[in-house]
Amino acid sequence: MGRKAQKKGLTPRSEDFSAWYNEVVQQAELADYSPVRGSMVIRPWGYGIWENMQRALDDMFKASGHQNAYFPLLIPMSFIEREKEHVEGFKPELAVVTHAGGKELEEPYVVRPTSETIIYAMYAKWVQSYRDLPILLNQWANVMRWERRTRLFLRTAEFLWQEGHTAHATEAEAEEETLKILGIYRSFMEDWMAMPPLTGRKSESEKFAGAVRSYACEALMQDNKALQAGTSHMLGQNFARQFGLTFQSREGREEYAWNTSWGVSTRLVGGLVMTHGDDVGVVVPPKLAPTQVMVVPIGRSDEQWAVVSEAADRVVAALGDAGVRAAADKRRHLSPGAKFFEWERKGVPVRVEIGPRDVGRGEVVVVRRVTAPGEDRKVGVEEGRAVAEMSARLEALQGELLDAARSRREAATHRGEVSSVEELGALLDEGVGFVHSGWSGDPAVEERVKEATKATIRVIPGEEFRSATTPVHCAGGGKARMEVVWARAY
RNA sequence: CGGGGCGUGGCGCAGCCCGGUAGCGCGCCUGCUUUGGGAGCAGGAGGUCGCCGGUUCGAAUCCGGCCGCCCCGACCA
Repeated sequence: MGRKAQKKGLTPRSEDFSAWYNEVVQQAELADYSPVRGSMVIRPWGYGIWENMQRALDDMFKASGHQNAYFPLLIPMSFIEREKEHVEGFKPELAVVTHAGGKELEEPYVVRPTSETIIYAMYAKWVQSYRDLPILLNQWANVMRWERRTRLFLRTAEFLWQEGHTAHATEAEAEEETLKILGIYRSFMEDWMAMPPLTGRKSESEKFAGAVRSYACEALMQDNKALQAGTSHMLGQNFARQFGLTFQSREGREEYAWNTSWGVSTRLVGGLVMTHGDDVGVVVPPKLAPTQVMVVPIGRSDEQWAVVSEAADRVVAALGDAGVRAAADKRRHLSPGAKFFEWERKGVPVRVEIGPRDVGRGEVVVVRRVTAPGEDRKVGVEEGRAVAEMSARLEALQGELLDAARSRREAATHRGEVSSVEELGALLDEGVGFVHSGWSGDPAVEERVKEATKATIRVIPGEEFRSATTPVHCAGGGKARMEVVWARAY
């Protein structure tokens, strides 16, 4: 590579992961900084990925009995203040509307940081009988949290998400819903994002403000920091009590409903980037790629161009018929090489090159965004066969990305006894991402470990993620009563 | 909120120390030649030097104040 190519390259991940992330997000045109502090503009390529995420999740929510609805952006201040832990958790980052219509408002409105309060206030209005339950609603919305420090996709002042809010007649049913959603999130992250998370319960200090219990999906990024990628909360009757969400049971008693809330956000796009990206750019898993196959025609003269251009159209159409999202890059002012770099940076899973030589042979050149060691980067394939095999090729790539991510996670996971804070810190400094250890359940220990190592308890792992033998030693002291997973987190 | 850095054509930067013509690369426009890994040549467009004030004959440059952004930390479901 010449000097030019170097200059246009990204900072390598190994040199400065944070700089790499910022550069890749902007250069792949996923998002850009906006004139509003801490708020980003999501550009078409990034928004296309989000739209595909939305579609997949929305289908899963619908398939499990949920419906979409929409609640207001503005919430009366008094609503937020009603649940004590909730207000303590969110007050510092609220944006407040005090004036409207040229006058000061009698009661300020907050721009929703999350919608539990207004939604359960409405549920209270709609529910009288146990026959009105459960209510299983979701909304796709924007929310605002005035974070002190923001990062594109990972923590922005305004972000897009979905928030599910349900109300149930029994505690068991609400708990079941909470776990069902956690499972849906996990499936989505594995099957669509190729990002395999750990799942489990949050410790008391990490749980959602106002929840009884929080569950989370925690994914490991390439810099071995954990990213909380989705949360599902069992709210108990906390909000129901504050908003008068009661119902009459079959037995004729008045009871408080049991609530759950759960969400994933545009943060997932950041997680996707940090899970699969390389020093060339983003790598988008085929199932989420707005364009799965980019066809690049290559031709010199107008005569050649006419031929390759027609072939490109033919291939794009055939791929479309085969259910593959394909497009042709027919810009003539850019050289083929420039297009290769651009689409690789954006992470299009497969590129098809069609030049005069290929057309002459009835072939196309197929290039995968990532190749296994030893595998040919570019392969000439007969045109019809390339089209026919494309879906399988994309599926294989999807599977390989998941396998690779899972291997990275396992390679960066420490299981076994950790008997001191120093040992825990040393492991993390050596590049371990997830450290399993015992924990007494004492918040003071958790705090001490955080102080010393910057690591927090990401999850109290679900059964599947627990070690074969429960650790006896406790990283921060005391007697181990459960297994936990520590990591430094975003 | 603490520490650090940066504000100069669309983007990335130099110029500032030592005051006097705003400059470079990329990008953009036009034309021709090109196109299998970031095209070449020629011509061209584009800048209230973050804002306010001060010093000076004269300020991108010196002085004071302010604002904004980025990074690290603290904080944060």
